[in-house]
Amino acid sequence: MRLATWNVNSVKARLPRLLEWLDEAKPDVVCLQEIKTTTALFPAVEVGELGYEVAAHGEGRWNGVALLSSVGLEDISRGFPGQPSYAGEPSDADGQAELTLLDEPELRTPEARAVGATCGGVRVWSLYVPNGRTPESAHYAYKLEWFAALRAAFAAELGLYDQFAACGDFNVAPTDDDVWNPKVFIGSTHVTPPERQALADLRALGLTDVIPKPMKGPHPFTYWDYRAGAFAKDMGMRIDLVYASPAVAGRVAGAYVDREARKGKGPSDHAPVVVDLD
DNA sequence: ATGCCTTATTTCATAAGA
Repeated sequence: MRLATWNVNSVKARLPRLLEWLDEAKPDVVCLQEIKTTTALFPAVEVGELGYEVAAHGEGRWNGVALLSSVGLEDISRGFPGQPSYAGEPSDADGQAELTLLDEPELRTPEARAVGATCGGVRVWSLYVPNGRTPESAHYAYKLEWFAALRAAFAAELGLYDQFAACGDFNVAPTDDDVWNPKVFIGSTHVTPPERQALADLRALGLTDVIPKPMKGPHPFTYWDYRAGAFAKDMGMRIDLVYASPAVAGRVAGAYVDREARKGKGPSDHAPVVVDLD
């Protein structure tokens, strides 16, 4: 079984490249992030013509995740129990849009950042972890809260499923080796100890970080900024991860970052991570 | 060995990404 995860940065803008990539890489299960469209407007017909069933979970302009599977798609979960949500406040006089966590969870607006399903005997999740923006912002606190709730939800899931894989854009680089220059990221999100601890807390559930092989260079980066020729200079980060249960980790026959998908005209800023399971 | 930001929407400006 070939399992893949890819932050496509708009499934509409990326559709030609997505279809081309599916046809070429032939994954059985695909986790997509940042589909940036609604559940109803996901291009299920086009993807379906390639043999995939679709579980989309979208909200519109931002976020949105999806699962594609050619090996079955059952028991779909949109979001997870205890998932924190956000409610926005209007922009202030400086034009700074400021969002605050509301005390009353029922008043918060949910975000489409997680979809799970059972595909070919494996419980698979496509995740888009909040960015956090800056360590001082409410978005960062939200990110950590989101991770904590995810951990609790996964603890419950792991009691039900031996074959389990959580894949997606985790928006955290697990180690300094996972960013092109650690000095540049001092004081930034994605590398802070609490964020890395949140990943460690997930691994403490028994999950293994399936580290892919880079197709080129020493680092299996999965994201390169669009600006300043970052991809050409390999100024990247490894933030798209596959966290596998022992039963799935034991089946890993290979894993790689498909950096070819980051080249050429109109790419996403992320590359797919592909994992082959025996 | 690759191309110097991109996306969707509140569209000719803004918010967000990481």
